[in-house]
Amino acid sequence: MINTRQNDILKAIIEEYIKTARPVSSKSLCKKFKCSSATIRNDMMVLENVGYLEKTHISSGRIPSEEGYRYYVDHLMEPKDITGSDMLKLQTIFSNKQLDINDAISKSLEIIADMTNYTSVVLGSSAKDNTLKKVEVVPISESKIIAIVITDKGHVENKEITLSERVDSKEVMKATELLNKMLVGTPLTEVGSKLEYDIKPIISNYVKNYEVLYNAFYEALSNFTEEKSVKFSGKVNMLKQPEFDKVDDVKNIISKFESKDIVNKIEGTDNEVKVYIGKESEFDDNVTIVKTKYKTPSDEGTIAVIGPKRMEYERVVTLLEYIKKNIEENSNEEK
Amino acid sequence: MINTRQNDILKAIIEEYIKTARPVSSKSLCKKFKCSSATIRNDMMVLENVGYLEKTHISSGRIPSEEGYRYYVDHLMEPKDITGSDMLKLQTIFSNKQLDINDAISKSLEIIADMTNYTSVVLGSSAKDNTLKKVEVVPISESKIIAIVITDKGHVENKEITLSERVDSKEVMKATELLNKMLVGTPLTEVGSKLEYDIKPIISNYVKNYEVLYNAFYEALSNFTEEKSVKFSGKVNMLKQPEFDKVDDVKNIISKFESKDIVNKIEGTDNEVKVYIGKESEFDDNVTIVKTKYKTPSDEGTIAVIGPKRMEYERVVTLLEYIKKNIEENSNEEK
DNA sequence: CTTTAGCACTTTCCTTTCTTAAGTGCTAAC
DNA sequence: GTTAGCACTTAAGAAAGGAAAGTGCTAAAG
Repeated sequence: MINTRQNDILKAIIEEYIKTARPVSSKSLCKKFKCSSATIRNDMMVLENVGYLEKTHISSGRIPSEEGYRYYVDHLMEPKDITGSDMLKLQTIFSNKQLDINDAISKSLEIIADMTNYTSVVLGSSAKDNTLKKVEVVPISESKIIAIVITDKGHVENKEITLSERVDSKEVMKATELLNKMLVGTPLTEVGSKLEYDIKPIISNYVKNYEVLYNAFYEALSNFTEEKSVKFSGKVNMLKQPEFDKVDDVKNIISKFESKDIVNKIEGTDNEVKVYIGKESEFDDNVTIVKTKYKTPSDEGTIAVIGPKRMEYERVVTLLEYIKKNIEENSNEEK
Repeated sequence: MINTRQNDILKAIIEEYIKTARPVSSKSLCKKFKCSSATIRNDMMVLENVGYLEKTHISSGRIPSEEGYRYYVDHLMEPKDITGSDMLKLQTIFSNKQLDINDAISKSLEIIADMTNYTSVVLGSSAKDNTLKKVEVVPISESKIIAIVITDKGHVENKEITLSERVDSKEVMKATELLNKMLVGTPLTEVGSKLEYDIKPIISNYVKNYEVLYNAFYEALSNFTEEKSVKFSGKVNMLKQPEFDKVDDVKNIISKFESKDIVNKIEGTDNEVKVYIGKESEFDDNVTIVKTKYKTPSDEGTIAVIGPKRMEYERVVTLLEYIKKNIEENSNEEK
């Protein structure tokens, strides 16, 4: 359907547009293809008819359509090895054994945001399917204690509990012991009901002033957040892209960045680096999201780069693949 | 210098402008002051000459100048009691004994952001002047342990430590015990040097494979962040204000919200609610920041509202005073 | 059958010109 | 001190014109 030169022209147009953000004219491709602008125009017409190119107005140069980008990503681009300068900035991170893996992930995506001028995101996993490893209680003052929950995968959460009445610290200890005895190994999702049905009937036997304590713990433990951690870097980078020159678009994208359900929109479903262009992103028609899940023995999450559709696809894909590989290799070593 | 009617006119203009965001004309004030537009104009002229009013162009209505707002805040506005509907939304928070004080603070500033359509901020205190209360270590896997530090004021931080070599869990216990023995009560700022000069020489006597462990702990403990927690609500609200209708202003304010040193710019220095208008804010010429420090027995921090200079001053000041009072009363009860 | 030169045509973008509406400053009279 | 009246200014929007960029189409050349 599309001949070789047309493929080459499409590739050239997309790459030029990615560089300049301006419609590409037939004339500007003459030298490269050693033919006249009319010839290029004929091919452009074909490419427009199959839906890979668009015009901004009837007599403008061409810009890639969403399908054009899709075709480019699937068939035309050639992700190369990571470039020397990109490598240089990233390699120290994973070779630095001082950094724990989570810090390394965050740090590397910060750097990617800086290098590319796009926005990057790290979504940690939720502790939802973790089980409780330990409950620790530290008294801070006479009426205030800190409850700390540690899960088997190393998630830690803490919550201040204010006791409405004074409670003997020995009672607190006893209650904590009981909680540990009965809750260790319990999936976090079941802690709430276990407190209610298993612990509540028993705690009264052990602890004098149990009601106060029970309520406090109930509040604290059953509330342990299932929220995933979300870490953006370079939110503002997006706004520097020339496509964001209208106030409404800027407000719109910022609103989306701040919205509560961003996690669901960004979270990766796939174990390799995938590209979601415009509508495909289900986030915003004006952006492309490149993302992948990563897995370590103790954790999993998503790393993603959000940029304009006019994104340096080859580079971003290469970078994310590199990071993913490093995350997984480095965490395996540790195991 | 300024007579009574002029004061009244200034107040009326500012309040009208706060409502509508449009320059106020002399004619629009005729009914209210029962005189002709020419009379109002004469007074407007006076108010402009003393610097409280401005024109957007030579034949436009008047808008308040920064000095005008200042004068309004200092002399003209009359913060009333909190209104019924505002009260309604806030009062449940502090009467809810389940919520710990920090959650109550966050929650109430979220609500304020919603109610007012401005942006609110809670700056927690740093743990800088805390002392170490307890170090807890939980082994997660053979090579991974979680170190948890609890301070006397109830700050909790945790850090994953990956041991580069296998270390016997008994050794870890011993090391932890030693750390607790020697570090409890130490100001966090001194933990690093104490580790280096006091602990390092001793730990080798107690623990066989001390080097690995020592390095791990050193990394973990001396890195405990001094960062203050920053919690924004309604970042996007700001953008809804009609003054942010130009793309550069929007980008600018968003960049400032995202910038690293925001803490220093927002942090309160004063123990009462203060208003910083435009340049006074030292944050951005287009905004007003209303803020105050709050203190609880265990903590202190800043609560602030950021909005356009054309802000509902009376309401915001009243709201912040109300919140501050509640924070301090509720936390004292607990003591 | 493919490529190209040539040209008419269209749109954007920038200026210029008008017009209208809003609101002021000033003057002179009350 | 207040007011009516009027000239004057500006913003904002519409209309008109011209230059620049780039296309589509046609017909000729390879």
